[in-house]
Formats: sequence, structure tokens, C-alpha cells
Amino acid sequence: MRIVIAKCSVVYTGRGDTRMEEAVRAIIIKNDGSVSIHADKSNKPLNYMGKGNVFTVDKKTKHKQVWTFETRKESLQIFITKIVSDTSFSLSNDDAGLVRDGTENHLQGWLAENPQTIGYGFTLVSREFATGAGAVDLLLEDTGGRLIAVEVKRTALSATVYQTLRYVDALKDQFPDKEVLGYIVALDVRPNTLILAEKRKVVCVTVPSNWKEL
Amino acid sequence: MRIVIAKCSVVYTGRGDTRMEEAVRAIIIKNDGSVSIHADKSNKPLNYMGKGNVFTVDKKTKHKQVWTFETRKESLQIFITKIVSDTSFSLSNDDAGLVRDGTENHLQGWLAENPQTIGYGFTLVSREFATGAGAVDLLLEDTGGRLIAVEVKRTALSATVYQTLRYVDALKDQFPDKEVLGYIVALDVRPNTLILAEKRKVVCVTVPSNWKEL
DNA sequence: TATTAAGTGGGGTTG
DNA sequence: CAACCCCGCTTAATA
Repeated sequence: MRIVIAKCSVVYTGRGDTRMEEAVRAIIIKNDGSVSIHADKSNKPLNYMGKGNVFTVDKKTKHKQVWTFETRKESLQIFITKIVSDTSFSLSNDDAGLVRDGTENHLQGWLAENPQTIGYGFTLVSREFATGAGAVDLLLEDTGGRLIAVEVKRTALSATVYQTLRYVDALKDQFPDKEVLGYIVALDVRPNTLILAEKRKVVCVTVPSNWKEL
Repeated sequence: MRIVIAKCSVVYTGRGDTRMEEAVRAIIIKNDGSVSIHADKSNKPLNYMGKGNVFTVDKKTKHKQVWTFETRKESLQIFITKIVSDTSFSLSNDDAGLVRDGTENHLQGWLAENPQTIGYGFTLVSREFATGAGAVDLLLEDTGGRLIAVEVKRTALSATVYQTLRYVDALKDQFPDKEVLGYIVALDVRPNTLILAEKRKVVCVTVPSNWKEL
């Protein structure tokens, strides 16, 4: 990992076009070839390019250089005016990285094992059940033999309601003799989404954020 | 801007929960208080926290420290085992940052002024026209007096088709005596999206990525 | 390989 | 503050 502090301006062309006027910034070049350019604020870089680029240095003079990072479709050029510092460090190259807990996937798994928390007497029919409109997260059945199509989300938005309705319609086609209900189970259901869901007869269940402790 | 190279493990709790085993990583602490932790790959940090946190250091011994970054809702703890390097740099504090060109907004503006590029004889009725299902990007009219609801996107996905259909339905309610057509104009239309769009009678128009030069 | 969906998504705009 | 939508989104799962 190489960290360069330099006065520079930057031009990017590819998926979009961006440019930055001259300023003193931190340039981080990593082992995999990725590069990011940082100002002294925000955890996000001002500009960046992923691994897999070709890095070339065009030395006009000792203090006038153009660094080019190029892939087939994109190019990032750093016009170096003055280098303040240029250091390389050796980090762990077997870094296991980040482990996530409590994602939607965990929640879905837990709900599959505890369907009665969604509604009294509910039992699991299938997980990721394939309908004509895509796979529904959970397919349940209530004590009256009605099918329950459950869409699990961290945050439920209005599009989630329409998504659930498509599953319900597809299931009604598949099982013409059954009654089918749509449910949304989410950590966060927006007020607007709730209103829309009620209008379209979709039930929303909010899961407390500490569901893991149950 | 302070750059620390250290052997450390990390725990984050807040919007989600994450943890990282011990490894040598780069820790970047900026002037606005934001922090990010980097491995020697990817332009993105392994873990981070935005500005506005409270930074406290709990020194067990010279080489055993716990750095805590806390906001009201989140907390990031870095368990420092060994510090390899600890340097501070002064960057521009008046960095003007990034300027973007050629975004979807630009495209939408250009299309509003050149509606005939979408279809022969099309004329602009309104931009960001409010329907009951949200604002449609462009509302046009063809020579036959039909209304054209245009959704402009960089990349058109299947959800875009449903979004357009909701606009079309809402416009039919608003103008029961008019015929209403749905159009998607995008730089990139995925094959699957195209198939779905044809099935639902939504027209897709692909804009060449060099539209700016026209 | 391509498509879909999740993310500690981020960030801006509008009501 | 919430809702909505774009982003050079990125990234992982999946068909």
C-alpha cells in the first residue's frame, strides 16, 4: 500500500465524467492496483478506480507528472504538481475482512424457523418459493389453509408492496382453489408504505431491531 | 489527516453489526472526525464511520489501546495491538471537490429540448409531470394526440418497466379520453428488461453514450 | 457471464 | 424529518 500526499488535479472519464481542480490530497494506491483520492473530510474518497487498471507514469519533469489509471472502458488521470510525501507500507495480505451479522438473510432464516411470530398458527410451506413473478422469500400457510406470501425486507418501500402483489397474483394463478394473502415483514416500514399496503390489502409486520436476542 | 498503520481488530454496531479479526490495516482519521479502515485491496474501506462521532482512546498499556468512535446511534471500536506507523499530514482545507458532467439530469434536460429524437413528431407537454403514482420524467404528445409517458434512466432494469406502467395507468385515469403510451429512454437497457418491456407494450429507446456530442 | 437484489448503501432535492 | 430517486453506486449471490 502506497500513500502519496500531493498537490494535484484530476480528470475521470468512463461511466460519467468528473474533474477536480488543483489541491493537496492523499492518493492511496493498493496492492491490487485500485486507487482512491481523498480530501481531508468524509470517509468516502473524492475519486477512485477499482482494481484491474493499467498504471502508467508520464514524467514531464521531476515535479510535473501525469499518473494514468486505465481500463478498457474508463480512465483516471492525476496531474501531479508537487509531491509532499510518498510512503509504502506492508499490510496483512491475508486479511479475512468483514463479517456481517443480522442481515436480511439471517432474519429470513430465523423467520423460516419461527413463522408463528408473523401470525398465529402460521406454518412454513417453503423458502424462496418460485412463482411466475420471481421467488417469494417465504411461503406460509395459516390454520384456515390460506397461503401467505411473505416478502422480507430491511426497509419496506412502496415498490415492495407492488412486488408482493405480483407474487400474490402469480400464486393465485398457480393455486386457483386457494386463498392467497400478501405479507411484508421488515425492520423498518415507512408510513407511506404502510398506507399503500393497507389500501392494497397487504399486511405489514414490523420486526423489532433486537430480534436477534429473542 | 492522520494515517495509522496498526495491527488491530474491529467491532461495529449500529445500522448493522460487523466484526473483523486481527490484521495489519491502515486507519485514516480525517479533520472532520470521520474514520475509515483499509486493507491492501479494493478502493473501498473495510469499515468506516462518518463525521460527527466522539473519538476516545482507552490506553491499557502503550501497545494495547481501544479507540472508540461513537455517535448517538452507532459505535465503532478498534482494538489496537501494535502500531507500526502514525503520521499526520496537512491537506488543502478548501478543496472544491468533484464536478460531475453528463448525468441523467443533463440527459433529461437535453431530451426535453429534443423530444423528436425519441420519436418522430413528438412534442414536449411537461417535464416532471405529477401523476397519481409520482412524477413522470417527461410527458410528450405525438402527432396523433396520444400522450407519451417517458421514464429516463441511465440503466433500465425490470423495475423501470413496472414504474413506467404505473405512470401510464395513472395518466389514463387522469385523461380518460386520451390514449397513453409508455416509453423508456436509457443509456443501457438490459436484454431481460427489453423482453419484459415488449411483453408489457412499453417502448425502449437506447441513447448512444456519446449523446452529448450531438 | 449476466442478472438480481442487498447495503451500516451515499447523497441530493423536495415537500 | 420523511419520501423519493439517482449514483461512475459496489458487491455478493445466483441462474
